[in-house]
Amino acid sequence: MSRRILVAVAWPYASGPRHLGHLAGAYLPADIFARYHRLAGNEVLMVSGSDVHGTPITVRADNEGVEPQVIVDTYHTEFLDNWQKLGISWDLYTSTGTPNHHAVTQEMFLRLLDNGYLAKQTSHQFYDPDVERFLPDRYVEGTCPHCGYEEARGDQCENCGRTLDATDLINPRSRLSGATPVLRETEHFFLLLSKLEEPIREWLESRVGWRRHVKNWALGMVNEGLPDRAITRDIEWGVEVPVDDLGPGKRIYVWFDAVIGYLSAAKEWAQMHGDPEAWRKWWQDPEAESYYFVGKDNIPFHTVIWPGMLMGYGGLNLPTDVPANQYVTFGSEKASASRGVGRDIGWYAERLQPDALRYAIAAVLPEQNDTDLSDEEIIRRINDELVATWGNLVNRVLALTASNFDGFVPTPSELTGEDQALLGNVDKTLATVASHIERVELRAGLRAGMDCASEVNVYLNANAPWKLVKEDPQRAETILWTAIQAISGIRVALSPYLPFTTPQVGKMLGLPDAVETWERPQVEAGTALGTVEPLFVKLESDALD
RNA sequence: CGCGGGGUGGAGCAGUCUGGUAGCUCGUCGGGCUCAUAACCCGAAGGUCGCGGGUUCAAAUCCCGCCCCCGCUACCA
Repeated sequence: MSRRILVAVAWPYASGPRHLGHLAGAYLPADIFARYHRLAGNEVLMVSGSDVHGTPITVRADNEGVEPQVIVDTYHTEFLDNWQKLGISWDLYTSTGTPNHHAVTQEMFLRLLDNGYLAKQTSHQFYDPDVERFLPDRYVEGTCPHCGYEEARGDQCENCGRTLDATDLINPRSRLSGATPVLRETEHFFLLLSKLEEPIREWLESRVGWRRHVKNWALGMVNEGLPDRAITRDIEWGVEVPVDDLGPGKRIYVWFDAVIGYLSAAKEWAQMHGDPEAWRKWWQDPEAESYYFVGKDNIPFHTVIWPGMLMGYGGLNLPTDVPANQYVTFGSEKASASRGVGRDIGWYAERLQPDALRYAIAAVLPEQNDTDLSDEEIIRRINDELVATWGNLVNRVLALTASNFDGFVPTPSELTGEDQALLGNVDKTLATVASHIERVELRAGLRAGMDCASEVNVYLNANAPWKLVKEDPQRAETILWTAIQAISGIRVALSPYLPFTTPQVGKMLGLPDAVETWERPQVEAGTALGTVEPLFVKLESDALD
């Protein structure tokens, strides 16, 4: 029975390039998961897009003397290039800058307002008179009232670690201009999370199968009490507030509109496919499932705030699971584009085969803990695991067949128990990989596939078909036939991880390029093999210097 | 300070929920094979599972205390 699965992927922020941590945190795992489910016969809708609003983009635009749209276009284009190079198989990759997204966001705003989950509140906030802009707390610096540290930020003092209000700072100054900020009264709409606290808690407590750190983190946040959150800001760049009450100079705040992207993208996809109502199949059918792939920094938004918005709106599915990943660290430092730790995705994509990069990242996905990664580690994974085990297996079997049987798949005699056991294990591996991916244990799924490739290597060493070619050619034919069937099955098991070499292996086996279903295709005796060549390039140790 | 996660042979990880001879990949050492991208296969060495206490016939696993690392502190997104 076909399931409907929404694969919702964190919206990359178009303020700069994304790095390997982002790839490992969200995009690659989502793609592996989506590719598997398509092969398993499920109806997958995988959407995301560039998040193009927010203060950092306008600040960067000011610094570079360009319009925000220029910054947004630059990185949106770069992201599209990243996805294409790495084979991230979106059904739709859009942006929050579309008329559709603005309309959907405003519609959700109005509905939440009608339903009593939005309200206006007045607050005082620092304003920079030089650049004529309200300042988020972290854009205000000054002297810490607790320890006297002079570079304290308005949200926290890095020296003594205390949480601050910007108004606590002594001698406050704007990080944008250095000017002394002034307090101004400002009125904003707030999302009344306090009213949603109980339903959110109940819903979270009933979740099963969620990762420990995700569920505990979300529940901890709710148990501390949910403050109402401002969803509008004093900024000119963003989705317009669909009511006049606030006056000019206000926009919907980026975090509120960005999560709505999952819904707006589904609607945009439906329109593009000539069936504007099709999005409902993933959002309103209670049987439909939704998986949100995000980094751990996004857990609050996807496990608490977005579900709260959906509850307040009514009639839309809540997340089935939020398998948030932890961080990839580089030499124990969190990857951070702004601090120059960890190079961006494009840099690696230019230097590595896409499947090699996908393998190296998939093998270390930070599913439970932060995981440390280095360029040496990436090269090691590729050379000593991917090339040596899987690439070499394909090459040794097919080269041996090509040179001894004119490049045709040999004809088997009766299979021995050992032959049957090997193929049985391959089929079992397909089931094992499937169950791992279903539970979003993607690293374990890849491991299972690779272990199976090792078993075939053991089988070959034990049976030594290269010897039997002379002594017992019939038996040699059976062994090679069996090994070829095994490769055919492992190819399917690895295909969600290695989509670029999957068609190559298919060609070499005389099979169709694409894998169609989650089962081992039989390679018929007598089939002409394609040209046999190594799947992966073995890397020099300085390949990433 | 508060909250969440983590600390397992040289490296990276699994095992902890549901106590019962410590597992995987890589590296190192020795051997085998020679079809294959010096690749594959077999074997070995290497860990008092952060520290201290407790419960138990039995603790990496449960309880208490402590130390260290990472993240968050929801007005960065």
